[in-house]
Amino acid sequence: MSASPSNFIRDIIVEDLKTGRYNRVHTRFPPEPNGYLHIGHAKAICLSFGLAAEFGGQTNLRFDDTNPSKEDLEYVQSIIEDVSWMGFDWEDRLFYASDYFDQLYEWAVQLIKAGKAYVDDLSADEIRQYRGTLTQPGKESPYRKRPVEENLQLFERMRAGEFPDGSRTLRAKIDMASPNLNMRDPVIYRILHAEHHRTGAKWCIYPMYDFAHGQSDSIEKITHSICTLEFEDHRPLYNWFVEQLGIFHPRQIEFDRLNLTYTLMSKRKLLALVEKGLVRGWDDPRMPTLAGIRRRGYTPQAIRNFVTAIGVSKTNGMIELAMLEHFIREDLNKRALRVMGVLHPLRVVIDNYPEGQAEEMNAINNPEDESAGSRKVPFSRVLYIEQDDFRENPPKQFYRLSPGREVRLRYGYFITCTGVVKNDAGEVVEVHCTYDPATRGGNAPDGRKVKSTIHWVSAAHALDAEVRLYENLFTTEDPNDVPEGQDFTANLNPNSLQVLTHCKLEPSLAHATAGSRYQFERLGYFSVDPDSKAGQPVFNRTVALKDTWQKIEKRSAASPLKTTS
RNA sequence: UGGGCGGUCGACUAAUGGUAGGUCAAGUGCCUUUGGAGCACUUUGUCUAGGUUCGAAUCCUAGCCGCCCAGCCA
Repeated sequence: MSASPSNFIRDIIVEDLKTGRYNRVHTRFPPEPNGYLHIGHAKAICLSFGLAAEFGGQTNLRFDDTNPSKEDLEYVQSIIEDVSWMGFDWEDRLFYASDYFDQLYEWAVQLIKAGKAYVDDLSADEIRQYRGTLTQPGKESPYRKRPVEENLQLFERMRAGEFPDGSRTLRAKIDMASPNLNMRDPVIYRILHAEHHRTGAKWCIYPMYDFAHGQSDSIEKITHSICTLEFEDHRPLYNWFVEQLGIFHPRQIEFDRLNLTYTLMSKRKLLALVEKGLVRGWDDPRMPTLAGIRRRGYTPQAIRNFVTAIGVSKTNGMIELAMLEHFIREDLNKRALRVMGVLHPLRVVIDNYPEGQAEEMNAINNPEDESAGSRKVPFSRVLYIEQDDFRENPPKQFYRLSPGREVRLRYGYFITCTGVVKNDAGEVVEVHCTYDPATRGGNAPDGRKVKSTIHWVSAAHALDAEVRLYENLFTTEDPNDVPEGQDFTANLNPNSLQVLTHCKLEPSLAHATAGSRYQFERLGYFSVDPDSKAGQPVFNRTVALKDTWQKIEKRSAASPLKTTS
């Protein structure tokens, strides 16, 4: 693996180590358990864990669970599973912001005593009005000058549950005229009579993100707190709290979020897809969630390679999905066993092959990996080939089977098409061929060449399977780019899932286990879906193989210059 | 409009005052028992205008464009 290129975060860390600002590197990955992790989080995970590892440091996993109304145990479990699946280890350092609620409360009291925080009786609406706008300064709350003692009592009573939700807040006393809205006396505690998935009914006031995050970092002695760009405006506040409190001062560094074409990366919208039943769940193979792409057949290694390749900066860009697909192909090309499977079967009868005969052909499991060995594939008189591999009237550059033409059956024989059988609708339903017994295994002793090699499955031995083909979930590069008055679901691709039944697979796949990945030769990479039952395998297409022929076809369709052939 | 942050091939990203390079995509050729993989080659780029300098993607000035912020979400 080539050394990853330099990036600005690494530069900052190197500098901090050199100047002595820190003498170690300790990062954290701080998800809120309010949804499943997605490929964008994978970037953050790789960054935080990767950078720390590079400098011999450590990384904590910490759940930012300060809002009980949105969070759930299901999400914490999925996150734990996903981060470990990615191959990262937080050892015994699994934390929760809720572990720090007592400390956070004490720090709030400390701020009140220092005259740096006050209990406000303004309603949410009033607070908004008092905040001012982007261009106009805010106004100070009439409660801003409350005496320390009164604030202390009120805050204690808030904690004791004497007040209803939303009736009061604790605010930091900073500057209502700051051009940074985050500094206009931000709310730091709100009343929420909600059961927390970890602390139960112990609390009815909960700290806001800004009051919890930096201090949690501080408690854990995090040196470099890496987060996404939208928190840049929060950094002054992050710093303000640790400075006012006089506690360990981590450094927040912001980087650009991952955006992928044809992909939605908002937990809120992903949740909507799940809740509206527009996908089959968080782990639907069309979802950009780690659970989804794992089920789709992606490997952690491919994702890590991808993240390394895209780098990190502060520019808002959008990465082409093709880049991700390249890395899964690259990884699977090295490790996936090759098998033959026919998705759209077309019957082929080899007229001069003895009826009732079957032989075992030798097939290589992975040409990229000699240690993968070989297997036997049964051959007989009636086979299935791919419908796309036969054309009665072949266009230019179509090298596959057509009347009078000879092709190679992979690991089988050379066959020549002698005729077709059509149904009443005039569609070819069966192809007749002769084979050359001298070409067993796929080589002609006379040295004659054949333009193409196609895959096949013996009809008598074939394993029936369901295969799920996926296209992009959205039809537009940016799913958020919607016509006036519509939402992102308007861009949903109606063809994102195509279920094929009665696909024909070589019998070696009979005992394939859920999660295992294969290359179906000439088609793509497929993985066994957990929906599979004994004798009824279900495969997901992870990604298709690159397809030069499809490209040629598309091009000639686009330029109808030479319709004659 | 106030503030913050950005703008390098089609996409992503290096070059940290000294040869604008890499990956993906696209294209061409070679090779091939996968029209896969591999190999070779090719096209395309420093937002604009000034300035500093022997020399600027990099420093300065002024513009232009894009993203983020007015939750008691994170």
